[in-house]
Amino acid sequence: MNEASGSRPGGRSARVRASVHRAVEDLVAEGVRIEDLTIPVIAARAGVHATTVYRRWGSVAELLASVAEHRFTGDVVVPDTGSLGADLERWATDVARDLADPDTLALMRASIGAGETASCACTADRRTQIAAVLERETARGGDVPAVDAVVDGLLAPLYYSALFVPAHDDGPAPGDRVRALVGKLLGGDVLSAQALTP
Amino acid sequence: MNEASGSRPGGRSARVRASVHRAVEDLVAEGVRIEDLTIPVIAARAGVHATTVYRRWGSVAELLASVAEHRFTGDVVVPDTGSLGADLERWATDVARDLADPDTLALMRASIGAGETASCACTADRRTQIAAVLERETARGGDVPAVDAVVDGLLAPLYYSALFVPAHDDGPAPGDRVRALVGKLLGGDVLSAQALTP
DNA sequence: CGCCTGCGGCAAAGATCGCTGCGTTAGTAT
DNA sequence: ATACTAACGCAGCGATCTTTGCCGCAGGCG
Repeated sequence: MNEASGSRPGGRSARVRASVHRAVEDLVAEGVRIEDLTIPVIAARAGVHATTVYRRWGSVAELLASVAEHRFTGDVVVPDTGSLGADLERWATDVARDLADPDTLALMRASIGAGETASCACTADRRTQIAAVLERETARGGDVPAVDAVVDGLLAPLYYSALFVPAHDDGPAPGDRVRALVGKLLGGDVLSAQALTP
Repeated sequence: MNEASGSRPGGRSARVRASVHRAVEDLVAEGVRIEDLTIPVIAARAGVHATTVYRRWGSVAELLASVAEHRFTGDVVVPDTGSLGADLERWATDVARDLADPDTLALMRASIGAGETASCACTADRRTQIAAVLERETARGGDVPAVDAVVDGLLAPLYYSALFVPAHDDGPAPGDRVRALVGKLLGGDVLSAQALTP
């Protein structure tokens, strides 16, 4: 969002931030456990002095929140296929593909383990993406379910599967699963979906 | 599951294990942050020497996984109210109440952060509980949705909310939310729900 | 009843972490 | 171009964690 935030967004600060973020992603991707993911380790990998990391982020939890926020925002382009169903299907497919990446999943696990702030950073942008899709359909003149209904019907199952279902493939192929979820979400009359979360 | 595992399950070992587990639950319940939840602290609270904890569990992550495993299995009695809707509603309410507990949530966060194995341990028992509820309804002669459909429609939204929605109260009251989810799950014709996850 | 072994208690050493004061570098403004 | 200052590097300190070797107790077994 505001990569250039701070009172001095000049080259070096941005470089350091990028370097540290990259280091965190790499270390998590390499399977370093949360308790071993310490600031000196991160700083060493980033080629930055540990003091800098302590001063800028303070703790591993905040750093993970920062990384998660940047990792999980703005990387999905909201599609515009012309129909709500197709838009949702495409968007959910992108989300599912993202969650299928082991590195992404590892980062999310770490963020969830780091606390509520970092955890919420993983999904904050998803809601705005959903809202954008729904708003587009509204502009077309169609009825849309509530954002929370889409979260319950699409996002929650995808995240749940990613986190709690063992890696071995279960049931439907990824594409079929998304299709089925969207169909179920939109199949029920839209009114009840709207009334679900007042 | 096997509380008395190990080559010498005699009184003292079991006592120590129970004491340490209890200490972890208490500390987490008191709001001690994960990063402050260190082995010496746990050992002191449990009235056990830190060396013992290091030797038996090795790390905080493994200890938390162990606690979570015992915490998330077998503590929910599957209800039998006479109708599928009421059974599911009651069961889901129990689950939601459990997830609303800060200690339980903290334990789950830690387990998720610990990796896939510990993570799956949090929900493994839920599936069997759902299966039991559905089987009971089948014995009554009613049509039931697939277990995966119930997971998607009930369990996933509840877990998602617990993990990714900030603590501040959102939308509906806990009871209403569960009721709405169950209604939506059973409201759509059961056939489509069954076809969702073949 | 007495031996035996696994397991916990204990203390000390070693390692690591997180923090603080100060000098230096590199953006930024005039 | 020069001065200013925010941000980084550096070194060292104190505290805490983690490990290790040894001893003693208690629970199982003949």
